[in-house]
Amino acid sequence: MSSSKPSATEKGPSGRPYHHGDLRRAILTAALDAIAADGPSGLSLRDLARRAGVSHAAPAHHFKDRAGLLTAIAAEGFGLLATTLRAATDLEEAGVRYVRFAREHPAHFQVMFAPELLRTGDLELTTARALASDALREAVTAVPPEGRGTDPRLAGVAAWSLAHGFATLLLGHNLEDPVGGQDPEEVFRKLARMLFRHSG
Amino acid sequence: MSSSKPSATEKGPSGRPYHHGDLRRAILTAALDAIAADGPSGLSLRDLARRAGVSHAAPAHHFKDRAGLLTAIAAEGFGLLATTLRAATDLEEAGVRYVRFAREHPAHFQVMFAPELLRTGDLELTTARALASDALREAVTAVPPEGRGTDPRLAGVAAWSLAHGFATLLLGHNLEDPVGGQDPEEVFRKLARMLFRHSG
DNA sequence: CACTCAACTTGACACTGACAAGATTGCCTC
DNA sequence: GAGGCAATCTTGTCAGTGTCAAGTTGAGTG
Repeated sequence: MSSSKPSATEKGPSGRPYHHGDLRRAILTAALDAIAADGPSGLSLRDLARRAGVSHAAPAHHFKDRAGLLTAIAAEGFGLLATTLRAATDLEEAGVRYVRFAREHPAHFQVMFAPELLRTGDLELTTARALASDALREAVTAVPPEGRGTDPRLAGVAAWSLAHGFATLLLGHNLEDPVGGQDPEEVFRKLARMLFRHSG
Repeated sequence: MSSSKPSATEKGPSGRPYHHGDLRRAILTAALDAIAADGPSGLSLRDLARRAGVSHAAPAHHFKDRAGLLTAIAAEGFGLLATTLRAATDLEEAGVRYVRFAREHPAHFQVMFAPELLRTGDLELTTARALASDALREAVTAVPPEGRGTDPRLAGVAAWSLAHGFATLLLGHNLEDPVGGQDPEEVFRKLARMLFRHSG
């Protein structure tokens, strides 16, 4: 496992190569695993270091802080969300993709909306968030406002609130009974159609 | 200085080094303050003890754990939410009250929906949650389904998702621009009317 | 080869949650 | 009123954590 890059990283006595090779990514994925399991609060940098097989202070070099690590995760999440949303054709599809993103990347999603854990002023984070925000706004304008004179900003807030609330409640296991055995995406589609009735 | 509140080191009869009087409530309110300021993750039992003027292990007697404290907060929150929702006349009003609750009790709200921080099997918590859930269900049935044959369970999920998402985004300061200077409750009323159009 | 610099380690400090055992006090009973 | 009991709170301690400072390694560059 550690011999994937034999020539560069192999070390003799201690068995631990000094240069991990891709420690940043290793710690990120380990963190995503841990967060998906126990939430962002239970995260331990030292535990991540142990999982990656490095010393306890190694993560600090790539992400300065605990907040730095979480900020990097949030930024990555907003980036992923932006590309996902940009591929949506209409607003309903954007909402479905929003919910799907939350289910497929629960760790990212949780961290993205936990402001007190993040370095909110971080440049990488704010730009990624702006990208996602733009993608959402674009999806809102793509919905045909035929026959319904709703303020597009209001429509955006409505769509975002519905998708965000549904996704959040889903991740928190608060929607067990009502959803039953149905596919969550299909359930959300029905909710979205309740919001934006195509004038029927 | 020791007339009404003698120093903590004082062990005179008028002081209260022991038997704080209402330590449980004091720690709860201190915790709510701290959570509203820094989120549940930054909570420190020792800091709460310091604020209450007791020793570092005092909280453990009332709430066994950190999880125990947060569970008590969540249970209290669900209780408050239940009484608030029960006073709603229709579903829109229930949603407005839901959002208002989140804004007036942000600490409660955050903790209520942070399952990984709670003792999910706790009896007090589950009963309080059931109360709130019943109140919501009742509000859903109170909406006149005239002309709209939507499944009531689906309508409940829709209303809950919209209110929960709006409240969550609001608390996370993600709705600054769109809402502008408008009253959040009024904005939500518009969203709710988008969902449950009263056929004009 | 010497230099440089990023990646990583070692060591230390203050802080935290949790547990155990002791101290104090209100209250209940006689 | 005296004695005892149980709840309440304290003190002491331990392992674990985040973060900083300083040292070590190794790979690339001139």
